[in-house]
Amino acid sequence: MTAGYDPYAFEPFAVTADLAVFTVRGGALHVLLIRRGQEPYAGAWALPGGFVLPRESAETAARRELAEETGLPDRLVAELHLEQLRTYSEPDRDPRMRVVSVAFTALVPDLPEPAAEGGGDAAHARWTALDEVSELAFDHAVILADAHERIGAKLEYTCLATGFCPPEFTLGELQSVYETVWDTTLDRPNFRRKVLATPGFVEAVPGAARLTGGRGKPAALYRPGPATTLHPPLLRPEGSSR
Amino acid sequence: MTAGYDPYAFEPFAVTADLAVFTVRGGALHVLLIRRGQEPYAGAWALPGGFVLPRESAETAARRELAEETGLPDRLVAELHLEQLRTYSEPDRDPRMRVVSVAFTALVPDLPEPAAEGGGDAAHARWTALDEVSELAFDHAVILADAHERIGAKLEYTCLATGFCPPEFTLGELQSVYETVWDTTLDRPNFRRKVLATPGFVEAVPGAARLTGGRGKPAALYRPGPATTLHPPLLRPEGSSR
DNA sequence: CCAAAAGTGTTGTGTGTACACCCATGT
DNA sequence: ACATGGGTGTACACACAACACTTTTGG
Repeated sequence: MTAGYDPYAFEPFAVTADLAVFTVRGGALHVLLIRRGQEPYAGAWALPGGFVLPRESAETAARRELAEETGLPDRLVAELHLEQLRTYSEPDRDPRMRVVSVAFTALVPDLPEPAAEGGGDAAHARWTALDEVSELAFDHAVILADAHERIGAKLEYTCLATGFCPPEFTLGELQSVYETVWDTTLDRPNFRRKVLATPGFVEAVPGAARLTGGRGKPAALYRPGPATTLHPPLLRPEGSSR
Repeated sequence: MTAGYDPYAFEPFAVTADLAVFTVRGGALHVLLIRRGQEPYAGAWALPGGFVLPRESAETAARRELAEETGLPDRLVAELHLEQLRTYSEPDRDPRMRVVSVAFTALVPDLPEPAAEGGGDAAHARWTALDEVSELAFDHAVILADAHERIGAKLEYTCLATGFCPPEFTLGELQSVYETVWDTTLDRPNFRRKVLATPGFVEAVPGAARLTGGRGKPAALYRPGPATTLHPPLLRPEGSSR
């Protein structure tokens, strides 16, 4: 570091934490967006996020902003696995001042009450299908694209996919998570074997079963297991898009 | 973002860019460290890096600091592939003030003149074998550990390994890069086939050959190819550590 | 002639894929 | 009965690991 740097010598930097929170609803990947109330970009959609406070880490700030701006349940926000995506630091990202943004991604299950109409900013939060996202404020479209690519890659070699599922889920539900994120189809028998062959990926819930599509054989239920990485990885088919 | 935020209302944040630059020398992985001249941690070793200036992106700052603090050739620094590792934002990382650090990693070939004795800070830069690194300033030991893990993983599915090699290299040299970073041994015939079977990973230099260990058959030379990712990946052996 | 390093060939084991088939449930 | 989704079995192709073998150089 350079000698004699004076923290007040330059225009100060602000640091924000922004989040790309994904869920799977009805076979389509959705992202959580909020409608901006103030300038700049008033009325535009943006990723949830906000300024990191003086005594916070970026991750702590991300959790706080997520709870404040969206109606997500406290417990979910507290236990959520946040993955740091990358930091965006181009000088003119924000027209007001110099803002460096640390971006995070998270996966949540499809919630019965989408982004519940809580108090404050929460009313402006909404799940939006990825292909219905149009203009976003700032460089959030770039962040969102990076996040989408990252989670697609992460599904290949981590157990994150269970994060999209409710606490107990069927293998069919888990498979549809992969198919939705990757926009492809997978062979059911082979998917099943691969998942079950990976120790600690999922654990059977003894004796439990649930009907899924109304018809058909009731499916066995599974819980997320202790494993976090996938050996061997679950590779997505190469050229195939559905 | 919260309403009515005043950029000057809080103690300002500073943003730094720090680098973990690796090379392979004599069968051991080395990292570029600089000796700190000022407090805090005066006299301690640290990763090269420094403050991001008001009109710079973090990556631009990383390149500038690398050129300033080390004797690395300008051309190398300009063309170097910088990979953003992650951002470290815990409130008390730096005892002086609130500093958020964007960390980068880079791989460079073994240089004839290690960290050349240029002017200014460059004299304090040195390559250090990873297992001889003791205490580092700030949380740089954590950053270094994260960076080491990251490059190990990156070698599996990207073509970055050629970044450790001179412009023209033998397959034996490339293999020793993998063996050094992973601290393992690989089967030469199989390594060879895998590398050559991946389109665009390396290109043969027609007719060229070079002696390596003094004895033995001269090895054919290769250049880095246009590919950036490895399909299929080059997986490191599981439990094996040499 | 031997040691050392590059390069080629071969073979068995395992993994992934494709697809046929059976099971249980609602209409 | 039949459609729908869950679950099992199997055969083929291919990839990879292991290791034997040839080639070319220096001492």
